[in-house]
Amino acid sequence: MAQKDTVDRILDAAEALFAERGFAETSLRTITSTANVNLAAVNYHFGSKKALIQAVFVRFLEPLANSLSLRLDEAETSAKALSLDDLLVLLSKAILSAHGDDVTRTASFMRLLGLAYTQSQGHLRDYLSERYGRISTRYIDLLRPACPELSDTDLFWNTHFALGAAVFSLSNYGALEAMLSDDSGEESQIQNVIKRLLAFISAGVKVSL
Amino acid sequence: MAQKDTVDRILDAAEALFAERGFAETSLRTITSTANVNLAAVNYHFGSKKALIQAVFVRFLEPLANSLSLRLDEAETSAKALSLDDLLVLLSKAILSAHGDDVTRTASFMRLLGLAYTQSQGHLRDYLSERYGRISTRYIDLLRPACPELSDTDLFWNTHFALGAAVFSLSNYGALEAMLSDDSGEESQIQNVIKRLLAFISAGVKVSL
DNA sequence: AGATGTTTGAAACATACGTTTACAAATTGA
DNA sequence: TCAATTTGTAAACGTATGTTTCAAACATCT
Repeated sequence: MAQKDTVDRILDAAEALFAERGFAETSLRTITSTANVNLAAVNYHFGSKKALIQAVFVRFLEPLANSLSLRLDEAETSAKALSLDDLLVLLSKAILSAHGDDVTRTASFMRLLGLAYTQSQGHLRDYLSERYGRISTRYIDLLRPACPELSDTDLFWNTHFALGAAVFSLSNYGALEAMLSDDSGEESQIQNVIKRLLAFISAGVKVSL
Repeated sequence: MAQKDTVDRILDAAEALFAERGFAETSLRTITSTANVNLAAVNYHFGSKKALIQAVFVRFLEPLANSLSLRLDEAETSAKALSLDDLLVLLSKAILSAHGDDVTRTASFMRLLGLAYTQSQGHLRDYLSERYGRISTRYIDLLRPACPELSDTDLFWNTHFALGAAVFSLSNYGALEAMLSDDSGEESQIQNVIKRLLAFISAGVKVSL
C-alpha cells in the first residue's frame, strides 16, 4: 500500500509543519522533504497546496465530527436535560477521544484552528463551514435550552468568547506552559489546563448583559 | 515633509493590509502600490520587511502603553484599592483611547495581535515581549491583589483565557458581526460587544479550580 | 549658487515558490 | 503474462517575492 503511505506521510508532515509555522510559511518543499516524498507527490495526490490544507483539516475533523455526533445521539436519546457543563464536558471528551487521547496532537491541531481563523485562507473557512456547519449548529441548538436565561445575542457572543479562549490558549499551550516552569507531568498538566478552561468557559458563558 | 509622509503612508497601508491578509500574504509591492510609494522606499526607510512589521506594531502599541502607564499612575496614587472590574475597565479605556477612540482601527489592530501570536513570526514575539514586558507585568501585578482568592496558577491561566477571548473575538469582529444581521449602529454595536466581553472576562477570571 | 546629504525612481538581481511535464517504476487485473 | 493503470521521480517552467543598485530629483545649509 505504497500510495496510502505517501499520502499519510504528507499529511503528517503538513499537519505538524502548518501548526508550527503557518500555511504560507510552510513550503511544499519543506513538507515533502520532511515526509521523505517527492515534491511532485503533493500535486499528484492532492492537486494543489490549497487542497492539501483542506485535506489536513478533514483528516482531523472528520473523526471529531463523528465522535461528537455519536455522543450527541446518545445524550439526546437518554432524554435527560443536558446542562451547560454536561455539554462542555461532552464536547471536550469528543475532541480528546477523537484521536485516541493523543492530547499533544489535539493541542497542536488547535493551532491550526486558530490559523484557519486568523490567517485569511478564505477557501478554508468556506469549506469548513460548509462541511461542519450542521454539526456545530446542532451543538449550539443544545446549548440554548441549557442556558434559558440567555438571549440569543448573549449566547452568540459568549460562545465566541469561549471559542476564543479555547483556541487561543490551547494553540499557544506550548509557549504558555514553558512560562510556568512547573515540575508536574506533562500529560496530567494539560488535563489540568483543560479543566481550568472548562471552568472559565462555564462561568463566562452564563453571563448575560 | 515628504519623508514623514512616505513613512506614514507605508505604515498606514501595511497596518491595514497585514490585518486583512496576514504578514506573509502581503507583499511589499502590494503595500507600496497601495501607499503610492516606490517599492524601494520600504527597504530604504525601514531596512527590511521584518522591520516594517515591527514598526507597525510599535506605532500602535507605543501610545497604548503610554496611555496605560498614565492611567496606572493615576490609579495607584489615588490609593484606593483597585477591583478586578476597575482594572478591566481601565485597560479597555486605555486601549480605546490610545488612538482617539478610533474603534475600527483598534478592532483591526486586534487582528494583528492575533496574527502575532498564531503566526510564528518569532522575531515579533521576542521584540514585543522585550519592549512591552514591563508594562504588562505591571498590570498583572495589580491584578493579583484584586483577586486575592486566586492562586498564581489560577491567575496565570485565567488571564490567558481572557486574553484569548478578547483577541480572538475582536480580531474576528468583522466576520462575527456579519453573522448577526442586526440593524443597530456599528459604533454603538462594538461598544456593546466590548461590554459583553468585559462581563465575560470578569466572570471567568474569578474562577479558581 | 553651489556643494552636500537625503529621498525617490526604474530597473535589475537572486531566490524561493507552486506547478507542470515527461518519463520510469510499480502495481493491478484479466 | 502482459497490457493498462496508477504511482514515483527528476527536471524544468513561469512567476512572485524581498532586496539591491545607481542615477536622478530634492532639500538643506553655507
